[in-house]
Amino acid sequence: MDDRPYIARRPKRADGRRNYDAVLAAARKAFETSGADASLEDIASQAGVAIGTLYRHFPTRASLVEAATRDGLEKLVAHAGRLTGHPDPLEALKEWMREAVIHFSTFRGLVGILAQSMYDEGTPSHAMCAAMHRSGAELLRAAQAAGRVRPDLTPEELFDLLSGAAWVREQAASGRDGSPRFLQLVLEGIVAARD
Amino acid sequence: MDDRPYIARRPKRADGRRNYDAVLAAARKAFETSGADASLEDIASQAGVAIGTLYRHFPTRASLVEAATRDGLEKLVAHAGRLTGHPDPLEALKEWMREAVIHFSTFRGLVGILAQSMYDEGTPSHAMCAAMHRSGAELLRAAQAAGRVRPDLTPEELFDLLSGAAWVREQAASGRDGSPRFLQLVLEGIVAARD
DNA sequence: GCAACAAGTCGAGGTTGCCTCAGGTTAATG
DNA sequence: CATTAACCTGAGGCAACCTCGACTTGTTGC
Repeated sequence: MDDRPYIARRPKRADGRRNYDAVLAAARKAFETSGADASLEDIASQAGVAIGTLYRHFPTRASLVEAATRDGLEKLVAHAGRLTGHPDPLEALKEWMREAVIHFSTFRGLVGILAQSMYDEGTPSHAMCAAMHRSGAELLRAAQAAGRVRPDLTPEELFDLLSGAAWVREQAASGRDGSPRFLQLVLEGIVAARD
Repeated sequence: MDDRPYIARRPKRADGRRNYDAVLAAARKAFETSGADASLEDIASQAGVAIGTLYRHFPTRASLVEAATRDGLEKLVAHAGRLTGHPDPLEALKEWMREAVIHFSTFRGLVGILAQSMYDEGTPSHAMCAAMHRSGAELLRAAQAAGRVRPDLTPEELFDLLSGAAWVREQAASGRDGSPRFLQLVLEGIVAARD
């Protein structure tokens, strides 16, 4: 047992916390500019810390990515919470989806990791992904209950569409970002046919 | 000038051709199982060839990927040629899109490379991508001319949707493959509204 | 046949990034 | 202020990338 994924935790000791924070900040910056496969040694040295220290706090790349994206995804889940019970459930779903695409493509390579984590429990990001899944499914269900979205669309399919859009956004790094239009096309495609 | 991308060519000498073919075969197998970032040294040794020989024929990873996928994409373009003038242009477009998704996701990492090559001329795969772009655009135009596909859809957007589907298929490696349903949703989303 | 040469082959080695671990340091605690 | 668990460090083994100079061989023209 206990093959649970390692989830990074902010240390209790002052020096540990300092370094943990420094590494996390450096990692965010590096991921932003170099993608999820940024050099960990660069991150460590940017943080002014030896490589062993980075590995102490974040024993795997996945755990570092998870820690670096935790806040953003928590925000996304919270946003979904605020949107439940919205008077226009389709508009709520749309708004959340737009938000989700942005968070999923925070840096190059993230969508792939999240898509993986969605259905793989042995992954640091799995818990957060599962929470997002619940949030999204709830908003979808509401929009469907109101007859605004085709009833045969499953949450899994919704996340595939979302991931596709995020992936397109990722690729956009330099040049045209097709994701807004992608999402628009998808959204117009999944609304329930007017009777 | 002459910063044109290097395109691998089958050598004239017998020994060169033998090794070129062996490397290519090993590369196809390796990409299939390990994705586009398979180890080049493994490929070389699988092919029974020194690493330097691999680099002689394929000086960059991109050139090897291009050579390994050239046939498949040529077939795709040819298929489009056969489909032009099809009596049902929407059905033709659909069939080609299904085919395209499969070719784009021949191995993990390929879609990303192709999406990159689509608009970056300094890339070995650019020529082939441009050809595909023309093929797809032609089929799209025909379907639109027949009033079967929403007229505001551009070829670039079509390729974004296609790439998204292929990416979803790539991720499917082990487990559910959401791409057929993805494509179905997209297709139902882009057909022109019946009047 | 065979000389000459362009084309091809080889693999050691420099470089970078990953990750581990043994040994030294230090913040918290009572 | 002694104790100790938590923390820090960086050398080093490993794998993959890619280059380059020395060597070998297929091809061509005579």
